[in-house]
Amino acid sequence: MGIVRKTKSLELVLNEFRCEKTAISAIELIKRLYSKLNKTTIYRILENLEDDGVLHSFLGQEGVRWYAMCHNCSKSKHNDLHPHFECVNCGKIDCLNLEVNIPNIPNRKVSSSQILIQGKCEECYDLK
Amino acid sequence: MGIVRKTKSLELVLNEFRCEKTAISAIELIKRLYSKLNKTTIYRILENLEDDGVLHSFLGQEGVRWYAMCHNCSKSKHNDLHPHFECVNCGKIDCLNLEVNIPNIPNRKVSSSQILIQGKCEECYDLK
DNA sequence: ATGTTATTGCAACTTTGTTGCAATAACAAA
DNA sequence: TTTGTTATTGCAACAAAGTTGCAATAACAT
Ligand SMILES: [Zn+2]
Ligand SMILES: [Zn+2]
Ligand SMILES: [Zn+2]
Ligand SMILES: [Zn+2]
Repeated sequence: MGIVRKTKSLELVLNEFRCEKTAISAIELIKRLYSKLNKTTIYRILENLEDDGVLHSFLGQEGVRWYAMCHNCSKSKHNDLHPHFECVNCGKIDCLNLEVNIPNIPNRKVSSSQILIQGKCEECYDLK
Repeated sequence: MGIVRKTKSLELVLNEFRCEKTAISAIELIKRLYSKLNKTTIYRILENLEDDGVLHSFLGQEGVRWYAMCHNCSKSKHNDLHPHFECVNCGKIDCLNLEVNIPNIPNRKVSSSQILIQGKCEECYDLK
């Protein structure tokens, strides 16, 4: 349905994304805002922000949903076809600004794709 | 832990995969074998078969786990790094025998990746 | 200041999957 | 074939992530 009113709850959720360059899982948001917001509210705000093209979401390795800021998206079109990178060391997930080429497949019509890459992130790469 | 004993339950689960070229979700298996096997048993057999390199698993779009037969895997090494294709029309998922090149990413070490492609499958491609 | 309705919190529920434990079934050895 | 060991199973209860219905509250247009 999208966001209609500017509420305190909305600001609290948006603030978490403003302070953060990486993606945030719904679960993590619920933990962080535990004392201030009900989890139902959080799920609903996330859904609305995604509808509006402010956030995009995807599944991490464990099957829980993560959210990250969109860059060139709007209510009508989402352009978030980039891959995501999950660090096996620290658990952070971030958006990768790169194109992965999906080859044509005979007799099939590809409409979208999700790519989740695992490995060590920039911060964890150097450590030991 | 892997499979140790050849049981009736094991045969029932394996049979589902023998009759099927595509992947099967755990949920679908539980429905199909409802009258014969407890869901706990099914989850445990799937886990053992995956340990043994007989099946491999991955998450579908909705976040539920799917299983498919392995081809060149064993207890010690899994080679199932191929992408999976989920039909937006009929819901089937199958393994794609093709390589998708993940480019190198500066300052990160890539260890694995999951690719889920959506579109219309071979059967649904022709229909209207 | 008031009225409309979007938003919120709460409790209850759903779905997918896991755990502990006692009963049962495989199967190796006698 | 019988017996003993232990892997496997079913059941019930639990757990985590997310959803739904509904009444109370808060935004905000007038
Ligand atoms: Zn890291
Ligand atoms: Zn992203
Ligand atoms: Zn199809
Ligand atoms: Zn596969």
